[in-house]
Amino acid sequence: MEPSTNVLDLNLLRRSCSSCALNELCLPAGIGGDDLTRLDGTVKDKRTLERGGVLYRDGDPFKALYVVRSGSLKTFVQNEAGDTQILGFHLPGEIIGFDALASNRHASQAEALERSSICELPYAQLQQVTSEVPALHRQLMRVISREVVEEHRHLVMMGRQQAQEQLAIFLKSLADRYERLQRDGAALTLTMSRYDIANYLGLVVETVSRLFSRMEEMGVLEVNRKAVRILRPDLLADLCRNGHPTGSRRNDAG
Amino acid sequence: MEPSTNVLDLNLLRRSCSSCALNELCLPAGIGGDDLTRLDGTVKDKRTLERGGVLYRDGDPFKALYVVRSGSLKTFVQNEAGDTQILGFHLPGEIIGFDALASNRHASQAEALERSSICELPYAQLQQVTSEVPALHRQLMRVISREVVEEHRHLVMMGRQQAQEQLAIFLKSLADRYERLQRDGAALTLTMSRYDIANYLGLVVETVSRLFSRMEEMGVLEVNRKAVRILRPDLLADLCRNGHPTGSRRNDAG
DNA sequence: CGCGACCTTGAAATGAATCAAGTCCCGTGG
DNA sequence: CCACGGGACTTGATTCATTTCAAGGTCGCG
Repeated sequence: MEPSTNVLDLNLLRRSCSSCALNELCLPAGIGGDDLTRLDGTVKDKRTLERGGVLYRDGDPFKALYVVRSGSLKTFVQNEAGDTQILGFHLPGEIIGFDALASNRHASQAEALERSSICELPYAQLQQVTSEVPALHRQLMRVISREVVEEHRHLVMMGRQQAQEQLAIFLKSLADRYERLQRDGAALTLTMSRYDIANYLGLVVETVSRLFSRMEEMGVLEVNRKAVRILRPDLLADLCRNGHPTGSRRNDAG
Repeated sequence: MEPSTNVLDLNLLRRSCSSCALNELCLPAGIGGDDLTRLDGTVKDKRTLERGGVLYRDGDPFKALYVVRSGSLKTFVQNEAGDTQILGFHLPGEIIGFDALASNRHASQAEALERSSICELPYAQLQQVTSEVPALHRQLMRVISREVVEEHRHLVMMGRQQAQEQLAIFLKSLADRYERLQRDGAALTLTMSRYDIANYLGLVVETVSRLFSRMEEMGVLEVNRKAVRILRPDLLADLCRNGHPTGSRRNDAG
């Protein structure tokens, strides 16, 4: 995140949905001006979280859906024993909190990875508006569906046998998301820790660390702590398919 | 699946949503009699698929959501190279096809694991009804949300370091789902192949096969081809937490 | 009755986890 | 402003679970 972004945020915070830079990515996509104004009225408040700040916890009553406006968050579940599984990393324009719709309680925790600002969409009001604006209803469904598709990508990534493939796919998909945000997809800022990345992929830290080193040696990346530059997108794309050049056995379900 | 079930299916097929044995699990849960009749009118047809039959393919235009009425299906994605990742196995009462809402095209393939019957909910009509019946709208959202939560379970399972833990969790969750269907949760019928299970968990067949053998040796299971009996649910629950008795290092994200 | 898909089992190879140091960086407090 | 401390990260050596390779067995079906 460039320092300039933080400065701009102050202005962004004062804007409404209709003028939000994210409105193509966020809920309102494809909704007309009049309806947009009504949606804007339901956005309760636009709060900020510091790094490590918790947006909601597992078990919290469901009050709202949340749109990441700037910064980034992680969502994760934890079992009784404290074992954690990270479910996702969330960039601006992404909506989180859907898991609470099922039971009216959140089934995961959301935590800021850096100073982030969030739009809160109180569900009661959202429901009111969606019932009045059918287009918004359809749009909301579409957004949840996107969430489902996104999780499929996570599953595909985790299903890979080679750790290097997994990390390559992770970086590639992060780059893709950057570009959708009009950011430079080659210059990634990994706001999450190496532990987070490892957990997200089902690996241990040491493996992730070694893979970054290896990919740097191969000339694919330039790694500088949290700053990762993709030097050879073509090679990275290759790694997404093959852990190493030689064709490898796949586990194609019968 | 006991043979008796197949006989009963013929009767089930003639029934409507309001009298369906699954209506507690399926979409209509919590909807009143009058509204139920209207929903029933939108169920276009109740088709059957043979083993291996395809309900929808990746890229197919989105026409409907589908409720599994009897039997079982798998959903999966395939990349250009033919690598497969199984996303889920679906039992009666479960609704599939949500991934198509985002782009109006299916983003996965659904295939029957045995002779199965399916309720088709054409989306155009469903939209009509949900706009008239707010309760159904809320219910539909709740069902999609359940799908999201379900996928989180899949991710948690895949994130485990020990293959034995993964398989144990898989069997445990299958047993739980059986019980929700009023079936004997100790007597599982694995309609999917060992290849499918392996792929679902991100393992290779041989590993899964060995794990079944090992769990049988341990006295946890009785394995007889597709029929698996859980002899010691307590031990199975232990295995869900620990690959082996000794406490093991976890990867708890920082 | 034999073929083929599915499954199991064994032996060997290997990639990731584990164990163990050591370094770097950043925030804190002197 | 610098020293200190602790968490995050990296790297090396070793262990070990799972994959890979190979072969044989079983079952259902033509």
